[in-house]
Amino acid sequence: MELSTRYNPADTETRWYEHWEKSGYFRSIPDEREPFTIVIPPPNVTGVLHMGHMLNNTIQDILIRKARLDGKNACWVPGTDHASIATEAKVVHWLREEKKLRKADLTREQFMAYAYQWKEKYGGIILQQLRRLGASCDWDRTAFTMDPGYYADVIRVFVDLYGKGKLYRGLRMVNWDPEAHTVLSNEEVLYNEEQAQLFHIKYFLEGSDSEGIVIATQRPETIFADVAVAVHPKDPRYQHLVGKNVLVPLIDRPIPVIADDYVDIEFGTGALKITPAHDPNDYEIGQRFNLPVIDTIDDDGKLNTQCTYQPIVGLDRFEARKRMKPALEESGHLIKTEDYRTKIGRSERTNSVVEPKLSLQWFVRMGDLGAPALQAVLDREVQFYPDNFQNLYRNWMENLRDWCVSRQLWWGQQIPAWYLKADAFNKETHIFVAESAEQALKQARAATGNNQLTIADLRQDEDVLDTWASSWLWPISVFDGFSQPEGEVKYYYPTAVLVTGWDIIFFWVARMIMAGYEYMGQRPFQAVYFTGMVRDKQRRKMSKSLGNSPDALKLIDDFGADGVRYGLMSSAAAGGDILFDDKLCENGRNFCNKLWNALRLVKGWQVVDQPENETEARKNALAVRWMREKLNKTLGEVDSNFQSFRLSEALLSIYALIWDDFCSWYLEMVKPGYEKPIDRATYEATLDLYSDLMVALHPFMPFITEELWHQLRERQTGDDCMMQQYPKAETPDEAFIRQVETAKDVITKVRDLRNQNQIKPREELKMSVQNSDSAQALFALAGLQEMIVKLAVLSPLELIDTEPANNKSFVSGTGKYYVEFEQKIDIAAECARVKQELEHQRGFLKSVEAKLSNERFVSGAPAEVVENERKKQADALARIEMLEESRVKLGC
RNA sequence: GGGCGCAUAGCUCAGCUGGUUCAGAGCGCCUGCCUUACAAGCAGGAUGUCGGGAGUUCGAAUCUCUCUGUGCCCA
Repeated sequence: MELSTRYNPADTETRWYEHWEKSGYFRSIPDEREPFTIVIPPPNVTGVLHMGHMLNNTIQDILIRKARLDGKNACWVPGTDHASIATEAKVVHWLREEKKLRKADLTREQFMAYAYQWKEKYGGIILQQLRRLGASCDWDRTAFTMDPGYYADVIRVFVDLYGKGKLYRGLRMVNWDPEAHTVLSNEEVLYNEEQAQLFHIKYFLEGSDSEGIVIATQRPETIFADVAVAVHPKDPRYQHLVGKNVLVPLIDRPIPVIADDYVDIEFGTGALKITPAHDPNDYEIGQRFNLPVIDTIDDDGKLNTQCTYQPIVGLDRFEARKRMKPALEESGHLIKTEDYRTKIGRSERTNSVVEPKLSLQWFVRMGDLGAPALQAVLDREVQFYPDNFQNLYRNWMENLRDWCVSRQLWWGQQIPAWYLKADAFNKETHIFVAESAEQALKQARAATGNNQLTIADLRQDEDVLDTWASSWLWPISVFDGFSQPEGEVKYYYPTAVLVTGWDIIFFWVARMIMAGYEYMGQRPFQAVYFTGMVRDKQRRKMSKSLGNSPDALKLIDDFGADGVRYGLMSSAAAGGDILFDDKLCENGRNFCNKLWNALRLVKGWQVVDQPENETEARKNALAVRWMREKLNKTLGEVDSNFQSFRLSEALLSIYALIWDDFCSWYLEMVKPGYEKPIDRATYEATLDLYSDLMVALHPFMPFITEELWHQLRERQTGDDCMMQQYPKAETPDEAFIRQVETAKDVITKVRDLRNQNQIKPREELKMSVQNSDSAQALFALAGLQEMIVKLAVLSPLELIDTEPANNKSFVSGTGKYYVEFEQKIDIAAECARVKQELEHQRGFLKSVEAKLSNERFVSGAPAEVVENERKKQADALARIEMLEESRVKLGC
């Protein structure tokens, strides 16, 4: 057989993916089997595959493939998120570059038509890329958060929440981009350290021309919007002023001094001017103290007439700031200015400094929605992995703030609220929330008593909904749970597990749980597996701007999808960040290569019906039995690791089983001598074991396992690795495994002896075993001594009572072994070695005896623990005796 | 300021219900091997005050407290 010494993943991966897909293996239809459902965290429709997606989707694929092998009806629903902000930005850019069009020149309808065009053409690349990774999604179910049905669900929910009083319109501080004239989401505001000036300004006490309070601000142009000065209630410097009034400089408007523990005593002067219209924190304090709001900055970032200091009205906020310095100096209010560095938020798109601004927005009232969602996690109805994310979740859920769901964009679900055109913008007196304009009109007629109203008299809210206000319905809507509550959703919901990054625990996870209880009356998923963030070796988050993120597809090209999957999983405990290094994928690739070469070995064997002799037969039977038991043991571990989502542990245990037990030990045990054949029974057993290993590994490394599954044997059509039954874990025979372990230890010690004495691995040595109970046991287990002879390259073992001449001895377990040498033994070196070993054994014995002589240990500890210590003691004594014997014999 | 977490080999990290000769894995390092599957490999080896201190316990890397260092989230 001509097989390359290297495994070539490119060859096989596309071929098998196509085969699986064509065979319909990814498809799920409700049936009598137990469902195992995962809904993908929908990536942005504009997204391209990055490391985070690879990690996340590898985990989902592992879980889905395992469930499928376990005989469950595995359903993995893929899809994308319309990602209003990101997508709208891309579309705007595309229109400008490709179509020479500006958003401002288009109507909403035109823009949306272009946006859908863009989405059809460029969107969803990431779903194609997921196939390269091996993702076994049910592609027929591919969903999108702006699909007509999904859109309708979002609207329906909005109307429903409004009807239930769980959604309202209110005034709120937002991030305003004065250049682009739009509200920005927090994600679109970039904060960077910048140089700024802190102005120390004195506010005189009303009726005093000396006493007052000095505040520090970096925005002196906003003092005319001040409504209070706040100090910390425990600050001794200002306690006597609380409750009195101070005067705003230059305009002498009196404002109260209030006490609030939000104030940082250490910062600036410890006194804070309160400007609710222009600072979010001030706004909150203002709300608490019922203070008025004076908005002095208009949408362009210019000072308006609410500002009663005439010289700066009409000026840009930065120009105004420049004018303030001399004015305050002249009037004697400016104490000093100091330079300091602070974080300034700028618009991601225009780079202009973001202005906090009050505006009318839509909010979801979180109180009622949050309570069951919090309880569900506390009660472990929804189990988090790792479960300490519960704390983070609880902390947030106990401090819920209402959720602002409106966005000043076009790409998204338009808010189904209508106003009377007759009402001024942002000052609407009537609000009609309905699933259609017609229904809104009905409400309008009823509310106004004016039956002459037509749709033309109504104006729909211009804003769209926050993307999360659609994706929170994902686990329900992808199964048409709103429109067909008795349909598939009954089978697939609640889903088995959600796999997502912990960074969106609030944005998404918490809200899906809320929606689940609100609309389905139950949890959306049984478990949440939080992945860590993928970082580079310096612990930096991978990002495009840093350029430290490897090209995902290039990685797959270089190491194979299986290699990359291995690399990601081998160091990815749930919740823990992974410090990504190509080296990890290299390990994965090497593992593939190892698997491949094991195949080359096995397939190269010549097979005959009968074993060469009895010795061979005994040895091989023992090897097969041992490998079966090791497989059983590992499968048990894999089972419990899957139960608790310890996927990397599961993978590593299979890895060790294959590399160490199967390749390094088992195959070496049964491997026939040069140009010798193997007996059929052992050969078949080896192929069976190998096949089982492939199925066991399949969820993690689907491609190579499928390939090897087929290379191992001729398979019938449809007899594919991915559709097998996962091997069942039987109870392993631990005693037997231990016996083989003792033999392995003997082999290792002989090899070490060779190494230290520079004896060629091929050179046959003569070894004898001192007669003892443990030696008898070793000889009693059929095939065990034959195995030692083969792997340690020895002539047949002999049981002896007297020590042979010129040997080196070693102790393994409670047995003593003599390797005979032709060359002269270095007595001094031997002595040193024996003495060192003796010392070690005596130390060990001492610690064991310390325990045993402790009365409270003997009476307090469980019997088996004490018994075990006794055995340790006896073993140590036996070993010490043997070593002493050697020492005496050596004469040292 | 409030909350959460982490500290174990040179590096990155496992260590689950306190008890196995429990102090581990991978990488790196050292020695020897191109041994007829694999040098992307094989055989073997070294490396530790489990951050410091105290406590609980017959027994602590594991539980409690405390100190130190460090990271993250919210404000």
